[in-house]
Amino acid sequence: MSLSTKYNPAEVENKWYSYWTEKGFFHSEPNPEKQPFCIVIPPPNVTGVLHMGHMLNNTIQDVLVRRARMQGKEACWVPGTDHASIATEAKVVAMLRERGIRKSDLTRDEFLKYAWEWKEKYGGIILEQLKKLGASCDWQRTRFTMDPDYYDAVINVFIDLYRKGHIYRGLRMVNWDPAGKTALSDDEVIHKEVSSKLYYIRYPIEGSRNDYVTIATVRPETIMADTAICVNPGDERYKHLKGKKALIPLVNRPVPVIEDEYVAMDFGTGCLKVTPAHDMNDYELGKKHNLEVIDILNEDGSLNEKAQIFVGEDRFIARKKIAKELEAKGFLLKVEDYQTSVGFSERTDAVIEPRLSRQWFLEMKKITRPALENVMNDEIRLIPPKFRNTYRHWMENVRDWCISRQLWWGHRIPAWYDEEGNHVVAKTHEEAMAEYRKSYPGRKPGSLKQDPDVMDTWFSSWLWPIAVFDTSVFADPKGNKGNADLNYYYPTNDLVTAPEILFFWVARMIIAGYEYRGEKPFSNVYLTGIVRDALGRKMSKSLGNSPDPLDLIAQYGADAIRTGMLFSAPAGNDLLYDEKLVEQGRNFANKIWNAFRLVNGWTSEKLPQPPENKIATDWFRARLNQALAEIEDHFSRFRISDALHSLYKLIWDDFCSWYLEIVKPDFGKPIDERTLDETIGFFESLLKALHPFMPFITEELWHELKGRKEEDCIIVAPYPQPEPYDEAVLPEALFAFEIVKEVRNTRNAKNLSPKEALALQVKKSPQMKTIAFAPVIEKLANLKPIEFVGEAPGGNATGFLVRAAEFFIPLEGKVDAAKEREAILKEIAYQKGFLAIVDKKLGNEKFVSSAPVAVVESERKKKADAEAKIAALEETLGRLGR
RNA sequence: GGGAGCUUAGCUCAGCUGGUUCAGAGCAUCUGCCUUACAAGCAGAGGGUCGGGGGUUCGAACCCCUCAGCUCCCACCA
Repeated sequence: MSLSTKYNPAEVENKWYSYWTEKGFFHSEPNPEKQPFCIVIPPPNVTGVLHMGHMLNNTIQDVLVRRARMQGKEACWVPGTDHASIATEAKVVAMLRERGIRKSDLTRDEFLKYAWEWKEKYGGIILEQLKKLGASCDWQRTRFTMDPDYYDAVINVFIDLYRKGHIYRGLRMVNWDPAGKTALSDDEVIHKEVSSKLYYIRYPIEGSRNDYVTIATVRPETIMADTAICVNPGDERYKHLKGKKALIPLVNRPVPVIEDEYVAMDFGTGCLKVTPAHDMNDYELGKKHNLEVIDILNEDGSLNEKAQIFVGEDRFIARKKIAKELEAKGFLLKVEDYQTSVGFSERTDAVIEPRLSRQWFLEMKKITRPALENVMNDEIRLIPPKFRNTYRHWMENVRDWCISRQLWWGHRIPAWYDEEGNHVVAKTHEEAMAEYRKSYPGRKPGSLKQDPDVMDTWFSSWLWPIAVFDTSVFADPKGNKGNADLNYYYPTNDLVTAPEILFFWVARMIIAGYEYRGEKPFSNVYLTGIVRDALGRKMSKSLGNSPDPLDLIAQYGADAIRTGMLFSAPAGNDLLYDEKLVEQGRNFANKIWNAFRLVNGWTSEKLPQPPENKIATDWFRARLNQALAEIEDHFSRFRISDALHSLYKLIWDDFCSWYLEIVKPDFGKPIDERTLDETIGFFESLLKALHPFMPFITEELWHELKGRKEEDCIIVAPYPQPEPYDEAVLPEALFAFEIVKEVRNTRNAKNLSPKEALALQVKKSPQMKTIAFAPVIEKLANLKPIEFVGEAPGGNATGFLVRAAEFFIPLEGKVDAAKEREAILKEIAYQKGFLAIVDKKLGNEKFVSSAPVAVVESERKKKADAEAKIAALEETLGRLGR
């Protein structure tokens, strides 16, 4: 059978993926005989589709899981999806709008029915896509954060934390998203620098004819909500205003002039309008000075009747109109361009409105301590460690977490209200009634109504590493010891995710882990970078710079994408994606494929093993083990990209370019049995080491190479362990390869045919009496047997130096003596310069006395070598000469 | 405003405790090859005063100071 010169991934990939699934290789059950290795997937949004970031992230997870599986661990990669409340709800709302249905026309139940329909239809597409990538997830364990038992777990956690006194309901300034019409947590607000205007507005002083104060604001539309003017108590300019009142322009309402250190005298006019309802700081200031709170905005960001003017107008339109009117009436002194930071909703991109509202909060400070300590003491490792500082900073300054969202899609808050707004927290209406009677004895509950809001998405996903195994533990956190799965797999091993959600998710999982298990949820957190395009721009739909991963897989093969992404993806560093990387991955697969074709074509006979093959096998065995140890080391430090590089070079350079070229028999000739066996053994070790990175081609070749039975799969073959090896052979090989390169170089330079066998002479010396790799060198460089000579030949030879050894290639009639002289003179000059530097070092008393002996020794050796080289070169020059 | 990090070959990046892994890798470039595994390839080559300046040291890409540029995170200055 003649095999194509190109590897064709498409059929191979589908074949093996279904086979692996059928055979249940991905499925894991607790096995006390084996060490568990577990990764929980960062659950993608249930409505999501695979993008390049997922590709990177999941490739890394798969590499770790496959490697652990081969190492004989009970490897379990738990997949699943997140209900992603606001993101999914937004999509459902948009879908309904397209069908001409408004959310506001639906009841909660009707809406949720649509939402579930949508979820069933589109949810989990992303998981199917992951299969194309080769992800070896335990699909039987697929979870969803709104699975019924998971849903209950979230509710139970809310109730538990409430009972512990960590959750409270409060009237607070929250980040209000006027587009989503919901509160957001601080973390969901993205601050961006925007250019805006600073308006200088005059407020007349009550009871005076011409006196006024000027304030500077970026939000003139909120002046109707002002309840004070504030100046710094130390500000001489405004001393005379003490105790007076200022009149708000347009509405003419008097507000007091107050004093507070908070006001910076050097900013703007040193005079601040205080708007407690629409500014976080002003709210605090208002509380301190007992100011009235006037909220002039509706939940959608339009002005309400308390504004008195421009009622019903959107806040930004109102801003323009008010500015115009202020100007028309002479209140607007000037307008300046101004750079300021404005908060935007992470999900809807609307400008956040600080808004006073009643929300549920989790008091973070009470439960974060173990989460901080155990990252700082490396019980949980962050990789790369630079994120520890960021993490600490966040933890130390953590603020209460607003966990309620004014949405329908999600876990509904288990709080119940009577008609006066008194609340109890309980799972069901019945329990709520009982609770109510206890909490409010003697009161009639009337009909208790459940809070319409749901919880923040992260309030469910922070339970992920526990809840994917056992959701019952939250119902009874103290008494429930957890099921067998949880006890076996938890704490999980590695978590692979993006730094963007370090606080959203990772930190909170750690908090929940300690709160509910008294133990970390995972030991290592590997933080990937962001996938950017070749120009360094973030990949985004709007830029259209993100390739479709599935197209790429179809075009290049999953193995190619996986390696392509990992070639340039050190932990924590952004990955500049370039299709060239994927091409490189594809070429690598092709290279391996062709190496297989070569070896596959050999026929073996019981022949004596030629010396070069003996040398080659001994060398490659050592080299392989050296590389395996190196790879082991890379993995232990999560240097996955480096591990791949090591393998890439081992396979391409050492195995293909050197080893196979040495043992390759002449065309049509058989190879000795022993060498072939060893070669296949090496090939298999390489395939196994490579399998975590390139699962498909390795599985295919694993079967082809020895005609293995289908069920004998590489996916569960033992991962190759580095063994002790003969270190001495490695420098020998490098020495030999250098000689080969020099000869090839000479051929290139002198235009000599590779087919013509050349003679090579070595100058004999006490250090240079034999060359162990001689048969190898002769074969690779196409040489006649290497000769040892007493002295350099005359002018009809060209030469080169490798380390301190001198080599000559006699070339009757093909040597330009003048050019040779020139080259040698150049080399002598270089060596002399080098010698001078070494001499200077060695002549330095302080160096000799304070540097370690080994370093001084090595300098002495350099000196001796250089001197020997110079002597040899000068001798050659002499012979070449006149 | 606070914090973290980065600057090494044309590009993307390694370079651990200061000293033979010390100036590296991959890609790109150049030269020669359709050599019967592979042109998605083979063989070779060129390319960097390690951002600038100063210091510590016998010795600095690595430690310290300083300047310049870039990136990210956090933060309520109107």
